[in-house]
Amino acid sequence: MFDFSITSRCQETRARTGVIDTAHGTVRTPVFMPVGTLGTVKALSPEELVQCGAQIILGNTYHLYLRPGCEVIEHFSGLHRFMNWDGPILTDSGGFQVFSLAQLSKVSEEGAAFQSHIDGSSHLLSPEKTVAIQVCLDADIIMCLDQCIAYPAERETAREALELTARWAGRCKKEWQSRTDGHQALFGIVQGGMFRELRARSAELTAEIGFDGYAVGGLSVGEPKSQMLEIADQTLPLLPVSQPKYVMGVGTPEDLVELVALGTDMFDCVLPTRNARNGQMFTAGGTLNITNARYRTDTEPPDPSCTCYTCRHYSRAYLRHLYMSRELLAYRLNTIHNIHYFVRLAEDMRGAIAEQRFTDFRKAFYRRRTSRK
RNA sequence: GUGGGUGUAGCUCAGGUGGUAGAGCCCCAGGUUGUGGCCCUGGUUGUCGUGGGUUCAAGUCCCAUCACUCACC
Repeated sequence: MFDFSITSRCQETRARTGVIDTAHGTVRTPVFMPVGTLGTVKALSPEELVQCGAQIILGNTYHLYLRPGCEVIEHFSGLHRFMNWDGPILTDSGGFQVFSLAQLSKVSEEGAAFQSHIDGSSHLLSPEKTVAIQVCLDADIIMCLDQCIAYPAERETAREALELTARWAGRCKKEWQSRTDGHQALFGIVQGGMFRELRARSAELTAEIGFDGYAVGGLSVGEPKSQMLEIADQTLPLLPVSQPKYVMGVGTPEDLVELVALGTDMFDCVLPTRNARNGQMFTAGGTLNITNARYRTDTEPPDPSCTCYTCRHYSRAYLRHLYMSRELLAYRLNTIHNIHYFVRLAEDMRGAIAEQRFTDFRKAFYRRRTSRK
């Protein structure tokens, strides 16, 4: 089962709230989805994820296919039981790895030929295969295989990539229809680089095929922020209004607020988890680098206005000490805070939209960030 | 006591034939957008063990001395 219903709309922006029902539970949107590439949101247990308020997490087809492999996860009837997470899971198709591991891959009509970054073995990730793997993982939301291109890119390169992505999308849907019993959703992905007419063409082709939800890919690949928002602003309204919209791989807290205003329902990003492991913490007042010497004796929590486990129990000085000592607990406590912050930001936006005060929320969001520090 | 070796940044060490000092790590500050904890970009730090001598010029050559260290008595 998969269902999406819009529950409220902002009168001044395109922001909206909604509810996604999946076989593994309900997701309220806008939602931030923590990234759990290898079947774990790095440093956190599923219990801690729940405490952070996470509703749905990501897994990665490419990584899980290479290790441990479907034959292992099959023994658990999917990723949920394997990793002890019984909430919804969305799996990335591996399309982004075609892009990010480009030196190890070759794209053709058939699919993306890879050399494993682990042992160098050769693999072909076709649209059919990525769907088959995601069915095996029992993902609640399956993503189509797409071709993400680098920035900057020639118009012709972007055009070829979006057309290939559209052909792959058709094959993904066909494969999905032949395998699904209806409880797994399939999302299409819009590409087109930074070219407005190509984005429009991609949106049109993708919507024609018809999906349970639509993603905007190929953003935050090095382009200026203004351009990223411009493309999202232009692309999002071209997609069916009644389906969830997902901007992939984005972004900073500011990005989330702006993209919600443009009508985005779903986000994922490695920023909160990766940066937690690099000592950067997100707070209402802006980012804070816990390694800074100024926090050496600071008895305050990272974010005094935060209600997460870390902020309720630990000081900046202690977290700095843990991080400087490379203690494992540092990664866990920092990640708990950052995930909580992103999840909570989405939650606050949901409340603001539902109560018709999103514009005020947005203003206050920026005021808080400039008032501190 | 005799003979050898080593003393250069907080640490580990580079610095042919003399031209007033560098690297890695650490530390400090940035970056990080469909993830390997990595990585990238900047930055601070020196009475070159000490005292003499030779020289226009000494981390570098000479003498003395101190510390550490190894071997032998």
